[in-house]
Amino acid sequence: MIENYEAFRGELSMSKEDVIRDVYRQNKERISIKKEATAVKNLTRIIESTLRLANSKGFHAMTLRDLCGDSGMSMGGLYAYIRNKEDLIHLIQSHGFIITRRTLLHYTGEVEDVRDRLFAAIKAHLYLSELMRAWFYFSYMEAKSLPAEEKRDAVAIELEIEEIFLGLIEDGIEAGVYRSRNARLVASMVKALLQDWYLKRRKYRDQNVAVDDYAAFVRDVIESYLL
Amino acid sequence: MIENYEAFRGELSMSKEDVIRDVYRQNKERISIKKEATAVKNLTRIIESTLRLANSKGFHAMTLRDLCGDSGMSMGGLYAYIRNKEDLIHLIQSHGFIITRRTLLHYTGEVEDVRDRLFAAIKAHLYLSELMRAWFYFSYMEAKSLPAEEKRDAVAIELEIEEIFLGLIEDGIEAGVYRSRNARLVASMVKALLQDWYLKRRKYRDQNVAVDDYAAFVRDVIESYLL
DNA sequence: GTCTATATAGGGATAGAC
DNA sequence: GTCTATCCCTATATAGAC
Repeated sequence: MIENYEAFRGELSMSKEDVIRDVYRQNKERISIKKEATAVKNLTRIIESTLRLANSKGFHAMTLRDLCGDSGMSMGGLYAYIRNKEDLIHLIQSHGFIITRRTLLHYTGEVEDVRDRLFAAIKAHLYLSELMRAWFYFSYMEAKSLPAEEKRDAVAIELEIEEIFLGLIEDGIEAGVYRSRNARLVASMVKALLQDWYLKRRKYRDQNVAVDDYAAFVRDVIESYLL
Repeated sequence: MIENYEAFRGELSMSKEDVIRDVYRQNKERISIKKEATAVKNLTRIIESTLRLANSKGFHAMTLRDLCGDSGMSMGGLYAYIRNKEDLIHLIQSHGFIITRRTLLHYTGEVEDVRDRLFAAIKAHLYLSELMRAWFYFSYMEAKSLPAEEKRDAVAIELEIEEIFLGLIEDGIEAGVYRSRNARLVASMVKALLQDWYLKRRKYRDQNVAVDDYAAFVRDVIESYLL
């Protein structure tokens, strides 16, 4: 169960380095660097810079020279970690997938009450996208230009998330807690609202809306429709 | 007042050629073709192909050779209409702005009842994005890579739309029809839901959700929260 | 393991024929 | 008004020094 955003944040940032280590191990055959410590250090810089630049001007518009400038690496150095530009996408995506899967599995399904369970899922998603905003934004915006394999995964995880919410809503309807409504549409709505949070992050910041405010708002909207 | 989607569709498609003519006239100094009829014909092809290709692989990833292949024009022919690749963006954007402004002005503000007025605005936006889906999608997805001037306009029109909804919701609250709620958040939500319609068009099509179904759904969700 | 220098291709842009 | 052929730069990718 999720206590609050701060606790969530603490747990996750502790595990961030582990995730990069996983990324390194999963991609070992493409990476010519053998020392794990340096590899993890550089992969971190590469992933962070790629996300920053791709999110500000688009992945395709970002040149590898931009990336080297931003990350402080040289072209040769960079190419020790990738075979070509597309491999960058693979690094980014596997990085996000690992965290997302881990976290959503960890934070859902242990709650008894139907309504609380839905709320927990909403919070888990919001908290996660808050901490991993750059990755969520990248995945959404670059989805159409992802290479085949990554595209399949991206579509799959999107669907998976929507199915989670669909299931929770259907549970509520079957239990008689919620009114009978078009559950698919409601699940779509939940996802659209959760996506808006990371796609329009600046807008909400300007309006001084905190994550927990937004979570409560989403719950209230859904419940006034479903109760 | 909007009757229904079919009527709306009829009126708008009749005026589509007029819009391209406007685009031509507004960009006459950049376009070296003097015969209006041929210019309009080719501009139509250029705009359609650009939207199709940019929406499937991204504007930056689309090469001008791709564009020539798809539109059936030659490189030389294309360059009679633009000075450089960026000008394509300008053509696309001015095309969309002209239609959007015209339409939203035409279809809002004449309704008496507060609740109906909000519903009319929702329908107007959904209908418009339905007919101009490619343009809305392009504007949203390429927003970050638009040239300065177009970016300003895009941000402005987004804000304008959100302010329209904000105004309508505040009207309802002041009139005592709606409960007192955070109107800004509700307006954000409305916009997020309207955007989801054109961003995830395929999903809704697969689920057999028609525009009017979705409009009714959005209204119901909002009203259960506001009433 | 990291850097600089360089090869190569792909794509934006243009000249000039028709 | 439209096309083909070509220019030239930029960005990816690699070779090889340190």
